[in-house]
Amino acid sequence: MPELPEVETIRRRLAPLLVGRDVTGVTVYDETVSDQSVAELRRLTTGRRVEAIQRRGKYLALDLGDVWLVIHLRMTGQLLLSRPEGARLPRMSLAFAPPRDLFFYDTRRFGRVWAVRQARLPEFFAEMGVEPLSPEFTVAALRGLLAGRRQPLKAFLLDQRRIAGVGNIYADETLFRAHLHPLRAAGTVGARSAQHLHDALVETLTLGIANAGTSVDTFVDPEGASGSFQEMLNVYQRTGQPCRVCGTPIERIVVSGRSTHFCPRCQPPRHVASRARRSSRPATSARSTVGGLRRR
DNA sequence: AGTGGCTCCTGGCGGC
DNA sequence: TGCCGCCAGGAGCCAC
Repeated sequence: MPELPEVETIRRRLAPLLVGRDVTGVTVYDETVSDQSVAELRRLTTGRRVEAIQRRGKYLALDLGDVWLVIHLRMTGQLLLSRPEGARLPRMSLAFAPPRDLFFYDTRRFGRVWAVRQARLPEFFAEMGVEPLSPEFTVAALRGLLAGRRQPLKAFLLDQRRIAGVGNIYADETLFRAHLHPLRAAGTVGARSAQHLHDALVETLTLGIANAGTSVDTFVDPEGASGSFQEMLNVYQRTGQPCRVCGTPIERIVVSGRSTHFCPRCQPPRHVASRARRSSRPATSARSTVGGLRRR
């Protein structure tokens, strides 16, 4: 699932190829890709030049000056520069001049597209939290966000209204690196642990970008290339496998409805209410561990 | 404030 | 081998 590092990888790959080209066509094969009509998408985008490719959290945007064409890939969205052999129709495609095409593929069809006038961008992104790789994301800022919150750290990290761009993979990997239990209440994190959490998040996302993303599911860059961060995962989808640091089997629980992976020894349940520990659902049955074959 | 449940959607899996 | 049913998961929504 494309999270901040995957979207940033796409942004960096697309920018040199699309900036400076004009949008000449929009073809929609699946009208559920946008709440806006095809006519409106066309009217707002065609004839405009790509000034830049932007990213906000997990959103990617073609900056067309007066209008941004904003794309969220959600679970399985892919932006590809060519149509893979034997692939079925994309949900949408864009044509540019000088000639170039961009195809939006999306098996599970959760992804969405919006053409947003520049004046409305602040409103469009109003609910988005801080960019974790921006100068605004300081330890002090993080402490302010954590203060008073009772929700588990895992749920806190996934909340796009606090910090933008973190999804299930990078949340689990960040908490492992910070030696913090996913069920720990956000508000109980002190200065020292907040520093660790901050540094772990920045480090994990930066490493993700440096490795061109995590191709554990369907993620590929616009040229179809996989990332390599999946080779560096410490906990995500490693249920039952030995912790790379201490050898303890990685555990899976469900936190706020999300599968959550952690090392029970490297991430001890300090400041985790025993009630919370009990109510977190353990990994469901055989599916997760049968012969160690399944990774969920 | 926080959570659980539901929705969207489909491929891939377990179970039989 | 084949079919059924479950399930993940980002985000928005509603109920509690």
